[in-house]
Amino acid sequence: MTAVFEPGAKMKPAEFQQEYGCSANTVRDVLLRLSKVGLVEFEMQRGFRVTQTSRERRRDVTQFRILLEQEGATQSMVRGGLPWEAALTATHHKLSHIETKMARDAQPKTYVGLWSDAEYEFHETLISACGSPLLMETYANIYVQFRQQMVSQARDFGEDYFRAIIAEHQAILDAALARDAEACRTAIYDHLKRNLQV
Amino acid sequence: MTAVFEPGAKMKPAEFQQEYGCSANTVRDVLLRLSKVGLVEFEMQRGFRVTQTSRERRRDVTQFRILLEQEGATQSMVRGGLPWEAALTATHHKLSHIETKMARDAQPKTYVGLWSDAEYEFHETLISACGSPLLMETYANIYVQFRQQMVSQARDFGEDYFRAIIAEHQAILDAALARDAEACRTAIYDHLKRNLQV
DNA sequence: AATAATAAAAATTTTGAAATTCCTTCCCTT
DNA sequence: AAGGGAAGGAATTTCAAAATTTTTATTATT
Repeated sequence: MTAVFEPGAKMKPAEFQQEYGCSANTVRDVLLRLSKVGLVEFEMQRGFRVTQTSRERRRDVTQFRILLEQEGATQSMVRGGLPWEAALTATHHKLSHIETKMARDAQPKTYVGLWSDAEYEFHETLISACGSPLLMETYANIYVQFRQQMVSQARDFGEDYFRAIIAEHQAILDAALARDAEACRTAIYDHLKRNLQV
Repeated sequence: MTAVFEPGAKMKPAEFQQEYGCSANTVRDVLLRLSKVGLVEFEMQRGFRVTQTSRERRRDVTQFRILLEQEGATQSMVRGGLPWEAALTATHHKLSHIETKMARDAQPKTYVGLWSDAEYEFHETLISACGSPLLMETYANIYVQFRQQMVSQARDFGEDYFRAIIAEHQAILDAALARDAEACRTAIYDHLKRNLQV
């Protein structure tokens, strides 16, 4: 997710045992678990590889994330009560605070880990009342893959970028609290569409 | 998927090494890979368990399968060409042949493995032109989980059941070939809705 | 020169046992 | 009797090495 390993890079357990201070078998164990999330791909008798990045895959991950988030948000708007609203406004507040800081700060890269966590928390909360553990688990995996695909994309994290992002998150929040399903679907799409052609 | 292990049952690698003629560690390796598909659940330091079945989970799996299949079919109708149509009619023909046989046969349980494969092939082909490897991979996992949830549900596999199933598959095929997205979504929903309340 | 076959090297998988962690039972204290 | 804590047993995880398979390099054949 933080691009310390190159997309497509071979992951040989034996090469990591010194770095991580454990046996090759333990590394293998961990890689099998990472392959569940989709950050790593496993092929029988051929070992592990960091999942490739490509235009097509970025598009696919984005499209799929839109599908899951739209569905999850729509269901949450139907089923979510006051606790959901409270959690959503809370996570949004936290997120927008960080984003505002980052828009003003000249060196926003320091906060990128913090921002990423807060961004996930907001989107996760948005779908948290959908009533489908399966959708939420899948969304969690896709979100991670989304970050993996996008982290290498050198984007201009300038003031304009964050201004846009802030407005988009606000639009999602407003639509969700207003229980306006169509507006929320549109807001989610508008938030992610920039990643469809990159 | 064939209910040889009870839902929720503890899977202790050491207990399988004799039965399968391999070491406990190899069993662990396999269980980790099964957990990716969702047939088995893994918890750190607590080992493996066959995924539980429940009313809620059956509903969740069904709902999620409907979402994926509707989306996949809709996209396939847009993008799929003659090869897709050909594959779809072929897999449907194969499936309906088996189902007709099973409707007439007094002992349909013998063919259940064959039928299950053909059923998957048909549904997989339906979404095969959607252009999203991610959706198709997720669908494959969900389909397996769906079967796992439903196999224990003693259903009346009588003539009426297969007559209904045959008509439902036909309806999906017709709508797909006619590129009628709304009709196809409805047909998919109608095909699976019986599993929403079971 | 291209293809196929062979041999060596490297990587993956499996093994059996040691180390660690978790769970149950029993005993003690309150 | 209830709760807490130690001891023992069972299960999980880790390890280092052996066995297997794949990949690469070399040689032979067409």
